[in-house]
Order: sequence, then structure tokens, then C-alpha cells
Amino acid sequence: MSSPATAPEPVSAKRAHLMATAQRLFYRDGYRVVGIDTLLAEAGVAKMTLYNHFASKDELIVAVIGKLDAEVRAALEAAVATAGNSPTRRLLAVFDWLAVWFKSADFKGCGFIRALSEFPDPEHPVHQAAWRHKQAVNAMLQELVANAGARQPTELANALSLLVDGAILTAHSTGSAASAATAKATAASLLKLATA
Amino acid sequence: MSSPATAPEPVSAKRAHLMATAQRLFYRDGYRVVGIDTLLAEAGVAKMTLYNHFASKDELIVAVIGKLDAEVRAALEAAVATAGNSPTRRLLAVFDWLAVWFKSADFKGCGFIRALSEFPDPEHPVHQAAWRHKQAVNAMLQELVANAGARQPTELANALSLLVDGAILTAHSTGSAASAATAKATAASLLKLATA
DNA sequence: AACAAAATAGACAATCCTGTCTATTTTGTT
DNA sequence: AACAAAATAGACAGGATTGTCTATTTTGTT
Repeated sequence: MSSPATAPEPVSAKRAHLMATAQRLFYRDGYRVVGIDTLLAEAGVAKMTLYNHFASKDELIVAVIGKLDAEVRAALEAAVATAGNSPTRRLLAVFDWLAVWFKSADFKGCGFIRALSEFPDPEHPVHQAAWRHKQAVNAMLQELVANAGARQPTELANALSLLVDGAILTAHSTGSAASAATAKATAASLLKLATA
Repeated sequence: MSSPATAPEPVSAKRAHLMATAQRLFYRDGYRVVGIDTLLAEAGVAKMTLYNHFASKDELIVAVIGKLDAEVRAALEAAVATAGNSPTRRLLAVFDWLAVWFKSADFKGCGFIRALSEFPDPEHPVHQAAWRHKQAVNAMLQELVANAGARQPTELANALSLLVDGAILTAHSTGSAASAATAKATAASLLKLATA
């Protein structure tokens, strides 16, 4: 096997650096408010380099969201993995991970939620890319819930997804990490209820 | 008593029409993406009329969010009022109201969540105005929860707030009203747990 | 060392943005 | 009918926006 079916991607160093800078600025200030000139100046990259790698700013945003998606999922899986073998503890590790994230110095809300808000049109590629991430996280929750032996794993995972999104939103608007604890305690109650 | 301490507000018809149009366009397309020229053309109002009533676009946005806040709270209170006298039913009426909202043709997510996302800086007046609404809704939930005799009303209200925000977010990104039912069922379980 | 690919600077177009200003017309009230 | 307040059209300034183009330089590979 020489190359995978998707994205051979020569992995240009410039392209990677550009995406990393874009990710940082978009997350800090917003996708729409950060112009490409600002972005290019910060990255120290020429404009044509951007447009040789991406057809448009929107395409860059979609790529950045894909990268963020991979990173967030990897971080989540790592957090779950270090939680040991107890299915309950593995599930609740998700909420501990949230708490750590909320307390980080550069926490500025959720890049996917921001994308959904800034591109409210469900047909927009950026909106859809952000939505795919939400679906992936929901699938992870469903697996964790099923492993914990909950009766209606899909329903419970959906409920937990609401708690996760609500907690992120609240942490951002209040500047406090307390919502992680609220969500964790609620999740524990719901899991107990679904396994009792 | 001649006039209240805040906002005598001659209630100019032009001002009201401008705000109503702004509310509609901002909700549909976003606060930043809708320019004042677009807005003025849609409202059929001259630019100087806007700047005679508002110092800046940001101030207009804050005013629109204040109006939306009043409307949403009134709608919520009406929904609760029509639910009768059972404290449980009154609380769960909030989630029924969500379901109706999600199913409405022009549902495009939450204007307050969108404001928090588009103005991520917590010091920004728009961010703060949206946050005040979230606090007000949380206070309403806390009162409903307390009336239902829940043991830790503040904690439960916080958990319900997470469910509400999560449900709105999910309804927007999935285009489905199912999250209202999920949130309602979860809320019912939590309430039962807190009163048993 | 030679050659091709990638990246560069920088100008440029065309458009959109918020906000200001002026001179005129409409509106509402007495 | 008269007069003051409100609203109007429209030009304008000063920037910022995305995206294109060209001519040159750097880079990486054989």
C-alpha cells in the first residue's frame, strides 16, 4: 500500500504552519473577523502561498476545522485511555477533560460551536464540517455509554452531548469552569439511573 | 410618577421599525455579516436616522439583544403560565416551548449564543448583553425548580441550563427538534431524582 | 551545477465596511 | 398656516475585505 485513498498531501511545511497560525487566530478572535492579510502577516507567509494551497478562505477554514477535529478527538481518546478500565470512570473522564480545558489560559469557547454560529446556513461547508465533529463526539459518547452497560445508550449519549455542549457554552460566557463539575455530576446521576 | 428611571424612550416608529428589521436580519444571517447598508435598505430607513438613534452599530446590536431578551422571557413566562399549576408541568413546559421554537420555519439557532460566539471577548458590551439574558433564564429555571421542591435548586437549575443550551445548539446543527424531547426527558429524570 | 517547483513581495482590482456631513424634504404639533 | 423636529438622499472619507496577477527569488532534488 503506497498511499491512502484520501489526502496524499505532500505535507508542505508552509501549509502546515499557515494552518497552525490560522487555527490559533480563528480560535482566539473568530473566523470572520480574522482577515487573510492579518493571518498572512502573523504567519509570515505570502498571499499566493495561501491561494496555491487553498482555493478560498472558506476552504482554509474547513481544513482548519478538520485539523481541530482530529486533535480534539485524539485528546479525548487520550483522556479516556488514561482513566483506566472502569467504564464509568472512562465515561466521566470526558468531563474531567472538559474541566482542564476550561481552566486553560487560552480557553475561548468551542471552535466548532463558533463555526456553527458564524456560518448559520446548514448548507455551508464550514457549518457542515463543524457538525461532523459534533457527530463524531456523540458517537464516542455512545460507545462509552454502551460499554458502561446503560439501557438506552443512544438516548443517554444524546443527553450527555447536550450537557457537554451546554457546559462549554456556559464556561465560555461565565469564565468559570464550574459547569464541567455540574455536567459531570449530572452525567453520573443519569448513568446511575440508566444502569440501576 | 412621571417617567421611570431608565429609558423614557419616545418610542419613535422609525426606531422601532429599524430595530425590528435589524433583529430579523441579525438573527437570520449573523450580527457581523449583516452590514448597515443592507439593513437600511431592507428597512427603508436613511443612514442618519440610524446614527441619530444609536451611536454605533454595536450599540444597535446591544439594543436588539435587549429587545430579544424581553421577548424571549415574555414568551417563556407565557408558556409556563399556560401550563397550569402543577410545578412539575410548569417546569417541563419550558422544554415544550423549546420544541415549538425548534420546529418553527425560521429557526436558526439562538441569537444570544450567536452573539457570544461572534463577540468572544467577555468585555465586549454585546457579549455581556447576551450573557445577562442567559443569567435571567437561569434565574427563571431556578425559581421553577424551587417551586417544584427540588433539594438543591441552584445546582439543578444549572444542570437544566446546560440541557437547554445544548438542546438549542443541537437543534440548530442537526435541523431536528429531537433534542427538545431528549432535554425534556432528561430534565424530568433529574427533577424526579431531586424530589424523591 | 543545473533545473524545476515552491514561495516571495507587492501592486492591483473591485467591493464592502462603518461612520460623517450637508442640504433638502417630510412630518407632527400648536 | 407656521414652525420646529425628524427623516431623507446622497456624497464622501478612510479602511478593510478577498482574490488575482506578475516578476523575482528561494528552495529542493537530481
